[in-house]
Amino acid sequence: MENKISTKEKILNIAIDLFSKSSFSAVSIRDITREVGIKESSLYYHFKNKDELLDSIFSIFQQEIGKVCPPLDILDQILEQTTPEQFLQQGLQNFKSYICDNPKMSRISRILSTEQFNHPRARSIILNDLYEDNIKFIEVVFAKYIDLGYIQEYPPRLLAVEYQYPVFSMITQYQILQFEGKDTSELEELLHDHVEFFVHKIKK
Amino acid sequence: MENKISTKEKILNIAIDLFSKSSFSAVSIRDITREVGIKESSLYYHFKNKDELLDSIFSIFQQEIGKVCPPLDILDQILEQTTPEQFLQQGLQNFKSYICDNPKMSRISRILSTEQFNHPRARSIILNDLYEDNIKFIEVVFAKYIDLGYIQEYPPRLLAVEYQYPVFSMITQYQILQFEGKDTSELEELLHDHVEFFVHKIKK
DNA sequence: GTCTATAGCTGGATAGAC
DNA sequence: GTCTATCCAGCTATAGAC
Repeated sequence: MENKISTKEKILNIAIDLFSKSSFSAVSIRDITREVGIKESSLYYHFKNKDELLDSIFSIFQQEIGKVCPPLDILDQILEQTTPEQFLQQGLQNFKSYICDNPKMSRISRILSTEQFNHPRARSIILNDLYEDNIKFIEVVFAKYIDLGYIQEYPPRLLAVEYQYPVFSMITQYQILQFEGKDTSELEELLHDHVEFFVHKIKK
Repeated sequence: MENKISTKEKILNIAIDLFSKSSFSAVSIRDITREVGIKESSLYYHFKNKDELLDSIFSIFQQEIGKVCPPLDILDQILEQTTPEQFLQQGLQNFKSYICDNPKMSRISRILSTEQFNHPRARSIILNDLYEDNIKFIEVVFAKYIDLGYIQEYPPRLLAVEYQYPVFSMITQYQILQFEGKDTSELEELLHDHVEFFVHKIKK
């Protein structure tokens, strides 16, 4: 029951907020410490330098993103009791709310976008933790649904890619609209229609 | 036949290169002018300030991106003589080589990615010039193919989205792999397979 | 764990000579 | 159209007192 937010956490939260609103190099240590309410020098007690601060932010994302997909051992049970359409619609809602509607995660994914050509680790997280891990998970799902005879016998990897890649683009677009405070209902409909269209095309 | 590269063009080219390798705010006027071989003050003869430099880069992209799609008046002729698979495979190659394999355009699209939350104009270009205009074009293509009776009668907009959104994600991924100097052949296969899978699913 | 003080550098931008 | 010279605000980071 430790409700106290430590200075270190405060620094991280404000850094995430500021980096996500502009960019890593555009935000100064001064900007961060001013908002936290400490002197610049105090930040260096908690973090070695500016890069270590960013690195900690990336670690938070990697740790959290691992929690999006349900563990594989309970997956079989879920899949047997759920139609592909139900499962995919539900999973998409989970993914979206985790990445886009959770303030911390949506901010860090903006940081990942803006730093992808500056920081190799950002690229690695996008390619591996966001793209590859996700595709692999969906691949397992489709393989299982093929086994169960619910969907047509395409290579699971192909199905996973065809299903998940549009989702990535829509999420990208969603993040921009959200950042601008614009209406996202059209895009949410699109996400829903995508699942419907896709399932309709591959079900037996 | 004016082959001479003016200083202004040199500045633009080097700025594009440097901004794309890190980010707008991480590159200084000094960095740019050093590489151009002029003094910092000389840059201000050609550009009012750093932001105007970025703005000019965005203008180049907008001007060039308009040339990717063939004009609508000759489109009908092309579509009647080409199968959907041929047309989409060819169009995808065009799009990819224009955006990813042309050094200038691929660099500017990296800049657009990294500046999307810093510069409203970058967001506008991504949403309108890159996403919306493209989708609209493909929509016209599918509408025509439906008229011609080559493909199934789905709403053209839905088909356009389902076809084009995976392409956007693959292009994003392609750019990261390319930036890292990694092998892209697997992804190119994926692009090809996507067209094949998609056409197979919607043809009559 | 936070402060004051400061080092030492780099940033964008301008004035005015040539 | 490019230069020299300069301004000064801003930056990261450290030393050492409390």
